[in-house]
Amino acid sequence: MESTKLSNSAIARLLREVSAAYEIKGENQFKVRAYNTAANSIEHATSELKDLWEEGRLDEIPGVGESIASHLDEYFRTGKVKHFDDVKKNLPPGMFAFFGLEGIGPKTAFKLAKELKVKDKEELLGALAKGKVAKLPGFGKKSEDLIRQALERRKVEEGRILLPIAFSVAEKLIEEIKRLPGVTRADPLGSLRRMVSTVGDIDIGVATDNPKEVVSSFTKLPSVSRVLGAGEAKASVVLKTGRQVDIRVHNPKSYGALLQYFTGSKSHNIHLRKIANSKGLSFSEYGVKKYKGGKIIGDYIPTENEEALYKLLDMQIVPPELREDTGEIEAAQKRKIPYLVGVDDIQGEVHLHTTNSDGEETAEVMVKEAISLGREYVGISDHAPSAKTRGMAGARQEILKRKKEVGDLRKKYGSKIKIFFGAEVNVDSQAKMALPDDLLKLYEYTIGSIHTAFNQPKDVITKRILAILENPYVNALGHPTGRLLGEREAYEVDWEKVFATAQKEGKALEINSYPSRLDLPDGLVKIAKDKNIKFLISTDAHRLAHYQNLKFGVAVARRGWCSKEDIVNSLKPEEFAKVFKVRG
DNA sequence: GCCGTTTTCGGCCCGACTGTTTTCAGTCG
Repeated sequence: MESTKLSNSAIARLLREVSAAYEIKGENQFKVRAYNTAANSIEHATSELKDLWEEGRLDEIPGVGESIASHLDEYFRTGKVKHFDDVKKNLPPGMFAFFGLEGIGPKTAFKLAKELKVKDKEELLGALAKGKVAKLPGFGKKSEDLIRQALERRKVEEGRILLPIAFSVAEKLIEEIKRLPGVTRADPLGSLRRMVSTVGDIDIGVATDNPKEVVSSFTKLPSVSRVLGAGEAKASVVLKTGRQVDIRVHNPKSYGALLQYFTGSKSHNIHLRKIANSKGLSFSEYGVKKYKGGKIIGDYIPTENEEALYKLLDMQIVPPELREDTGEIEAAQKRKIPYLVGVDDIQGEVHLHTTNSDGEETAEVMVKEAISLGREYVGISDHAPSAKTRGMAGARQEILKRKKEVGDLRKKYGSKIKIFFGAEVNVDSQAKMALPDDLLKLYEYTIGSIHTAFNQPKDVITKRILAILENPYVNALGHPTGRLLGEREAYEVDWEKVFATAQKEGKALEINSYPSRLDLPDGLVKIAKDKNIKFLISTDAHRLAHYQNLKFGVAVARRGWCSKEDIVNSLKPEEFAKVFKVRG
C-alpha cells in the first residue's frame, strides 16, 4: 500500500466520504457529524495517525471512539474497510469524484452523479458544456457556473499557501483597509492568525459602524481585480495577484466575538461554546447572549475584544497560536497558559550561509546586517567543505581559511556583536558524518543535517539522525524532518528514539524559519518540549532578506507551546555559548 | 458515532449567503 493512502489527509478524506454516504442514505445526522468531526480532528492531528495506530493510541484523537478506531485498525491492517465499502456500495461512484470541491457537498455531488450519470470530472465538464446541469431541478445557470469554476479552480490551485506568503498579502491589504473611512480595526483571521504553516484562505476581520460603506469601498480598492460576492457582513474578492481574500465586517461593540469566532480553530470554538452553554451563555460570531432552557435571550453582551470574551468564560485569553483544542482551554481555565516566546526574545542566530558556500552575501555583509537588526550574536555556518572532493588536507585548509576570515571579522566588529564560527554538516546515506571528528572539532559548533537520500526507510533515516545527535562535535540537528512544504514530504523518522537521544545528549533541535521548511513542525515541537528538549530557532538565511523570516520560526515555537526558556538562542551570548556547548 | 465537573444515557454550535425558490435546502466557516 503506498504511503499517500495512509496520510492523515487521505484518511480524513475517507471518513468524509463515509459521512457523505451516510448523509445521502438519511442516516442519523449526529452520526454523519461524528464522522466529519473525526475527519477534521485527524486532519489537524499533530502526529501521523499510522504511528498512533502502531502504538495503540488511536483513541487519543478526539472524535475517534471505539467504532471508528476499529474501522481504522482494519484499514491499516488490510488497506480497506469492509463496512465503509458497504456503506458506499449502492451510491453512484462518480459522486465521490466531485464531493468536497468548493460548493459541492454530499447532496449536490450525489444529484450530479445520479441524474447525469457522470463518473469523473471530465464527464461532468462535458455535461456542463451541454447545459445539462442547469436543467436539473434545483439547479440553474448560476449553479452551473459555480460548479464549472469549482472544477477548474481545483486544476490550477492545488493545495495551500505558505504562511509567509499569506502573511505578506494580508499585511499589505490590512494597511489599505485600515485607511478606509469608518474602519476602527482590521486583523487577520483563521489559520493565518493562528500562524499555521500553510494557510487555506486569507480572511480578514474589519470593525466598523458603517458596514455597507466599508464593504463597498473595500471592493473598490486598487489591489482588487474581481468581486466574487459582497453583502452587509462579508465580501469575497480576487486580488490582482490572483489571491482570493474574504473580509468579515462587524460593529466594534462585538468585534471581539467576530475575531474570536473566525480565528478558530473550529474545534477550539466548539469546545468554547460548550463551556459557554454550561455557563448560561451562547456564542456566535455576532456576539454573546444569555442562554436559558435552550433559548437565547436578551441583547448582546459587549465584547469589544477577545479578552472580554474569554473573561466571560472565566478563563485566560488564549494566544491564537494555541487555539487547536489540544489542552489550551483547560490550561486557560487553570490560568496556566505559558508566556510564549516572542520575536524580541531572540538574541542571536547561528544558522547562516555566505558566499563561502551557497549564500549570496559575504560573511561581512551578513554580520553587518545582523548588527543593524540588533542581534547580540551570529554564527556563520556555511556548508562544510567536502573531504571527499577536496581530500582531507584540502578540506582542512578551507576550514582554516574560513576560520581566519571569522577571526578578522571579530577584530573589526567584535565590540558590536559576538561572532561564532560554525558549519552545517551533512550526514551521508551510510550514517557517516561528511567530515571526520578531527576536522569537525576545528569548528566552534556544527549543525548536522540530512541533505541527501531522503527516501530511505524509517530505520535507516533514524540511524542517520542518531549519528548526528551522538557525535560529540555536533551541537544541533538541522531542519529535522526534511519536509519542503508543497514539494516534498517529510522523511520517515522514529521520533521517539530521536527525542530520547536528543534529550540524553543535550542537543538542540532546530526550528528552521525558512518559509517552505518551518521545520521542526509545531506538533513535534510540542512533543519534544514536553521532554525538556531545547530548540534553536534559525533563519537559515542565504541572503539579507531571509533574516525577516525569523518571526515564522518563532510562530512555530509558539504553536509548540514554547516559552523563551525552551529556546537556546533566547539566551545572552555567554549563556548561549555555555548551554549550546560552543567550543572556545 | 462520540462523549462525560448534568458521565453509560441523552444530548450533540450557530448563522449567513447563494441560488433556487415563494419558504427553503445546501454549503460554508
